[in-house]
Amino acid sequence: MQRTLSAVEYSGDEEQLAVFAKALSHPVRIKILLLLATQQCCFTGELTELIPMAQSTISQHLKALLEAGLIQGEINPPKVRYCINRENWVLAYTLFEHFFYTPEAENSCTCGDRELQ
Amino acid sequence: MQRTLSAVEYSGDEEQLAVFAKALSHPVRIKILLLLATQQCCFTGELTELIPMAQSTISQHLKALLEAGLIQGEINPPKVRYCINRENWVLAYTLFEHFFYTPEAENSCTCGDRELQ
DNA sequence: TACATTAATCGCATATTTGGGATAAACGAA
DNA sequence: TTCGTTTATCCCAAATATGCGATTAATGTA
Repeated sequence: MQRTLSAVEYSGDEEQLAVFAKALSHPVRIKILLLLATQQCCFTGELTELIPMAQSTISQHLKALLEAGLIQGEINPPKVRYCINRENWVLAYTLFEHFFYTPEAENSCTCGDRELQ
Repeated sequence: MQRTLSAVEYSGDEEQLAVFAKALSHPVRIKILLLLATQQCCFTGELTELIPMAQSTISQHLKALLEAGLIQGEINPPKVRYCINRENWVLAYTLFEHFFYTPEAENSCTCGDRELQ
């Protein structure tokens, strides 16, 4: 889309954080990640049995998570085992942590006395 | 959309996390939040001067952040001062932290030896 | 070779997001 | 009252996201 002449500049962290956040922006992807993260180890398309969604839909969400780098997969025909990509998991953790930690957080703000909307 | 007969069930945390993540899923919203979080305190539509986007677009993104609960605003006609909603900020921080912290994280995974894609 | 299993991809419909111009709303100031 | 300032809304266009059925691809097995 981007019809502006002067495009907005983003830092690498800003863009990377947005990518991770977008991957987490759908509850079913949150659920999938939680399953993968807490299951003994890897996981497979048994997700289809745990989540009442079409196989193609689950596959699509897995692809989104794969592209965001939050999971990785091992082809083991005809099955595929997915698991958390620990390296990027830690990266995401770090980015979110730094993002939410703001030194000025303690500065009380006079804003919001009259709540908007 | 959701044409499935048996809808997927999500926990409150899963849904709330997805809502926060969606709010963070666009780099310009990340940038706005960082500006609000690090600026001495509140902020206003000077965002329009800092970010080369149409005023209506900035306003839209602010609305999205407002609806997600990450910011709050104080009407001070004809200006509006926005600032971080600290309460929900902490809630989001907590949710992301718990999400990324997985006890099983240490379990090495044989997955990904043969990288997929 | 023919078949079964598993998962990705395609095609389609619908919904949501994104961006911006134009306009409206709210208010103080002249 | 009429303007000017600031911000939200409305409207439109284009891009993405979401969901699913059908199909394809890859491989082991009978």
